Amino acid sequence: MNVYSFFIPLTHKLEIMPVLKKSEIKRAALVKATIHLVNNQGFHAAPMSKIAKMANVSPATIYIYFENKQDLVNQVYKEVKAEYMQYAFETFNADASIAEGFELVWRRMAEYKLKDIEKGFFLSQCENTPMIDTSSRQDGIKNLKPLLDLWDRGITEGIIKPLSHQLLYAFSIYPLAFLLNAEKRGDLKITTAHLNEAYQAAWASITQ
Amino acid sequence: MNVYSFFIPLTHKLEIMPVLKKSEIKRAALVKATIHLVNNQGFHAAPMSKIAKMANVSPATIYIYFENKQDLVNQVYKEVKAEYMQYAFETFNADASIAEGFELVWRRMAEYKLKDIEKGFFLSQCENTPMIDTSSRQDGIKNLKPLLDLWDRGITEGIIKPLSHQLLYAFSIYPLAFLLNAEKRGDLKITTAHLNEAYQAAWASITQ
DNA sequence: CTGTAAAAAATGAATGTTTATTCTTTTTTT
DNA sequence: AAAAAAAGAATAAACATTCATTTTTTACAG
Repeated sequence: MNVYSFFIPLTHKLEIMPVLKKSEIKRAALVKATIHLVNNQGFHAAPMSKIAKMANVSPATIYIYFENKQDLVNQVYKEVKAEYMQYAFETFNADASIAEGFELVWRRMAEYKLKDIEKGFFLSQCENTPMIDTSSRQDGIKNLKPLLDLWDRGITEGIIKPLSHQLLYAFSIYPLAFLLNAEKRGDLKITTAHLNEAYQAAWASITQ
Repeated sequence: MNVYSFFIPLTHKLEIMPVLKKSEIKRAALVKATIHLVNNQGFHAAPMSKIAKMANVSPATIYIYFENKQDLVNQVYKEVKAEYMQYAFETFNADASIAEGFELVWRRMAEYKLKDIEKGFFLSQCENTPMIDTSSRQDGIKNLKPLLDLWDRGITEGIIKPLSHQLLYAFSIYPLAFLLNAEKRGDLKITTAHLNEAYQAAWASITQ
């Protein structure tokens, strides 16, 4: 329920709402504030009032852009995940060799997470929390398809070990999250050398 | 501040308190309830009142055993982590070969997480949350020493890749957490075959 | 072993905050 | 001037924690 309810008859709401123009600047500020607060205090300490204050907005304004807190967090998750996937596969070429294709995607993923640690860390925060709906999570996974296809092709060609996608992901992609978290905590400064070593390890773990 | 404060002069408190007997049954019930609730709803939806109800205890009773919520969560984390490490290294033998030693520890870790998914999942929930103090986290890591020593020996012997502990951990141990989470979500049923494949991948990723 | 009084543990209800969300009004945009 | 966006203040529920009592356990004198 939001402010439009009082002006627009219920039957027209659905068709009219998408036409409404809203200031996307405030929305972006809210998204950014949400990411930052969740990262530094966790979901349990990112109240709407703080998010509003950090975005220089009244708490009430949040409800113009988002239905409620659950919706806010899930929308932010979906947007960041989509951006991440978009970046990872932007330079992807399905005709490249398995080795080339995998290295390209792997490095783009690493690059994204390193260039925007806030967003990368936010995504790993979301990975295990029940705050994110199952549907949002599935929504985020579906963009992974080109990589899964690549793996399947690699398995057929005898280059990649015949493992489930889950296992391949767990050993070649998931470790990046650990390194990122270590960096965020200050336990590690990821260098180019580290990244090359990590790539070697990832490739070694999934190839015959 | 707790109930003893009114009966015991401040100067005697520290020496006298450890002698006090308390019913460890209630405390254990609280620990179990905390793990269960945090696992299924996240930290943000595990209020003291619910924890108390699930442990069949009054909310006030929690404060006899724990200082506050932060303390409760951190104590639970430290206990579970200690139990996990104890289990992982129980059969460890520093004289075994690198390969044998690593496989033993790796399988014990996997075994622990699989035999008690609730606790295993709780630990991964804690891995990224700011609810856990830095000191609690360091406390949990220090038990990992035998594995780190094994790696160092393996590096000297030219068996293990000369990588930082962080990288070795990220690729050989951390993936287990992903598989566990997938199992908890119902996306995967971990079989003995999976486990063997996972072990091979772990070993491949860190060896020359 | 038993009765008893002090200590400790446990409780339900109370407290004061914090929270998400909504209401009413004002400001900005169209 | 109408519609939309934004705001601050209001609301009601949820929360962590404490308070005032009651119940249980402990220690030990007889």
